[in-house]
Amino acid sequence: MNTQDKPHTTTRQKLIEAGTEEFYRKGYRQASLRKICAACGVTTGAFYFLFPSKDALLAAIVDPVLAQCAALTERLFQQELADPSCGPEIDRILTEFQYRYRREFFIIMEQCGGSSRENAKDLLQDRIARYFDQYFTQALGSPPDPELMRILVSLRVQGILEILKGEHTLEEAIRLSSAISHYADSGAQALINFIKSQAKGQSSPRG
Amino acid sequence: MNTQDKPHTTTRQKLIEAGTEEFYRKGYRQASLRKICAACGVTTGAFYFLFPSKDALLAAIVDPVLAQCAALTERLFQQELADPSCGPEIDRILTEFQYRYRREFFIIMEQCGGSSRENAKDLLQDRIARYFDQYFTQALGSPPDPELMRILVSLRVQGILEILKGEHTLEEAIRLSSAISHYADSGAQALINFIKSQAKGQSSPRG
Amino acid sequence: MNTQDKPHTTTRQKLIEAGTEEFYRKGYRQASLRKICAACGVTTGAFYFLFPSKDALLAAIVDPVLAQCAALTERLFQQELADPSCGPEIDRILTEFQYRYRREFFIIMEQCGGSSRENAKDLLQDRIARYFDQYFTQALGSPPDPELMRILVSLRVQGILEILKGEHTLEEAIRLSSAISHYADSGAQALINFIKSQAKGQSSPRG
Amino acid sequence: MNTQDKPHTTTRQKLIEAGTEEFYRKGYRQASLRKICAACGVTTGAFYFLFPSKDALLAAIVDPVLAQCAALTERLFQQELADPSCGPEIDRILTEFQYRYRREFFIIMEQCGGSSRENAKDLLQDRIARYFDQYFTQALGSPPDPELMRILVSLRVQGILEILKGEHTLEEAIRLSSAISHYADSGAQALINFIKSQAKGQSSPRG
DNA sequence: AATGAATGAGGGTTCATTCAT
DNA sequence: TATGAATGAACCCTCATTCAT
Repeated sequence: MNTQDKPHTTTRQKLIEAGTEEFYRKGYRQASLRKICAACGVTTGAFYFLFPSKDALLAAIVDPVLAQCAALTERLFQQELADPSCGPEIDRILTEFQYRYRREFFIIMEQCGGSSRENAKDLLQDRIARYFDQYFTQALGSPPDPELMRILVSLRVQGILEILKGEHTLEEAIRLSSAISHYADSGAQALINFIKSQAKGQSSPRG
Repeated sequence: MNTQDKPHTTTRQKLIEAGTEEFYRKGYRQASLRKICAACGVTTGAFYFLFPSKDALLAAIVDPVLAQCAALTERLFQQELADPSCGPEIDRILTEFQYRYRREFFIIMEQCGGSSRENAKDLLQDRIARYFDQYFTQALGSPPDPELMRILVSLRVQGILEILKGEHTLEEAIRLSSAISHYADSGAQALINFIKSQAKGQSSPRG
Repeated sequence: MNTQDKPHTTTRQKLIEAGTEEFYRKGYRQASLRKICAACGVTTGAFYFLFPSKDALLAAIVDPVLAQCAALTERLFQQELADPSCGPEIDRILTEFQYRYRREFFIIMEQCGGSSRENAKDLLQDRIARYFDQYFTQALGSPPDPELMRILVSLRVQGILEILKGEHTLEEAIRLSSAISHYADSGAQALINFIKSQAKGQSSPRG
Repeated sequence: MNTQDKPHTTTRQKLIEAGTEEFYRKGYRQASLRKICAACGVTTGAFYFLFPSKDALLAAIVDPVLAQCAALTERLFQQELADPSCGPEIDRILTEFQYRYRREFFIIMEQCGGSSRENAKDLLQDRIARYFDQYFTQALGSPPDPELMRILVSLRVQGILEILKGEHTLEEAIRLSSAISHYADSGAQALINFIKSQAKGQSSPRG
């Protein structure tokens, strides 16, 4: 979709929209500022009046979503710790949020390389990891292997991303999301039991 | 690590080593032939005597691993279908293989964009997907949602990749791999039960 | 002649002028964009702001002349078919036109190899060939050997080119052009008679 | 035709053959030594043992033909001056000669640019021009315009070249050659009369 | 708030040539 | 005789960025 002919839209908004599309499609480094500007019917000079750099455009696209995402996860995690039964409800809220910001999410997760936000994925995952840590510590009675947690978080996030990649309707996305949640939750639970059994076997070989 | 000062190494080998490192670090497109050559103390002209193109260097790095990988997975999958109990053994073999070709594997999976091998990841995952499909069809009694299979395969592969990304010793890698296998196998099994129960609920709402 | 120091000249015009000179001297392939730019006191980046490619510069140089040339020949041929006596007048007009665009003409005819305009010479000659064909068909009563026509056209055009190659004044050019026209017209007439006599001898050996 | 597999052929001969083909097809500058060598199944190093440079290969291809050509034209011109009636016979001999060395001739005439032999065409034409000069001086009673001679010679040679370009059988080539000779001879004769009439009109305005 | 022009560094690639072996 | 390896300069082109207007 060419943004050039949208009236009542500021150039800044047009650049953000065109940039989102270009970054989503090609990634930060491969995206061409020239082409983003051309898609808006604007020169690169105009761009540099509105944004100090290519990186700043990416930030303008990605930061609001990151902020919302941070607030949302923080709230939902505390909610889930307080009442574990509301998991499915939380899943649905998250899926809807991610679905709404599909492209921005995808950019954050896979298309930031080379930009100042290339570590945003890690920050986000670290935040989730702290929650996973809490959960596993509680279940195991002792802190889990941080590396294992990192991988588990990464897989959880990757699952969401894969759903986003297939360009589904919201209902399909929710259905897949529920299946993947089931997979991940059960996997995590089984892993907890597995670790417990290993630990027991190791500490009391006779048991 | 600068390869310039390794004696008794042909320039071709040095270029492959330096290229592996550069592709591993920066990805195919971002990698600079000039820097690869400089790391070997060689001009770009020398490169073009030994390889017809940048793409050919990537192929020379990646193809042997792809070939071995194809042979290995084919063999191991058939083995596992024949005797499901040998799963752990198979996991270990695969982990060792991937560990040995860490960088090449990572390049194939995440750093090929722009090259003629950028679809190698998909080909590999498709091969695994066929195996998953067989397994789920057998367990469910009917073919599973292909999109769900795609995502499950992707997660399985991503799990391996995440282990590789953390720069562990082989023992640590094997230990993590076994944990992730447990997670994935249990998750898949739970998912099968979940789908079955849903299907039952749908077909006989009174049951 | 260095174009660097011409004031009140846009860079685009300077590049076209420098390009014309370089293409004229060295041909399309051998011409160096770097040198064209340097002659204008400009970097290659500036060139690519003004033209999308080397080929586009050639097109910008050559296309206007081709268009004018097509219009002119079309008009003059029809005029000559209507009134054969105006041949000398037409010759003068064409000679003046070619003289004015000496370098562009030469580029089209001999220095386009490798560019998208390398077939412009053939197109131009084909157009002239159609006219020759009409003329010979009328004179002979049957269509002439197309290969012979091709060669005759090529010689006619080459005659013009050779005049252009010698760097004459306009008067000298017109004088030479008139001599060559005489040569070509008489040669063509004699050839027609020759072909007729051969055909007669062949069809009625006793005649 | 790949020369790689001809046995009992020295590498030098193979290089000359492959070079002839490559120069014929692409011209001196555009021809790639690498490809010439590859076509012979030989490395560039081998080439530089046998020839000091790319230019020397061209010379080795072209010089023998140039020498023969010089001898032949010298002989035939003197013969024709002595007995003008043998023109057709001479035409046939020349056509056969050119036909035999088609590619070499074409290289000399149009594909030498950038080499040390790029002026061979001019030298050859100058030699013919001396003959034309003699002929016109005799016919006109005074030396003709040298520039006009240059152009006439160029056209005469171009006629031959155009025949060569169309890839005809020898018989077709001879037939076309005879037609073009007729064209050129009649044209030249008419031009002589034209010049005479002009000169008369100019020198004695009352006549 | 935006244009149009220009920079300068870097990209992959090709080439004739050289030279130790 | 020939090879295989390497040089170094040139090629066209793309880019994010700058800046006078």
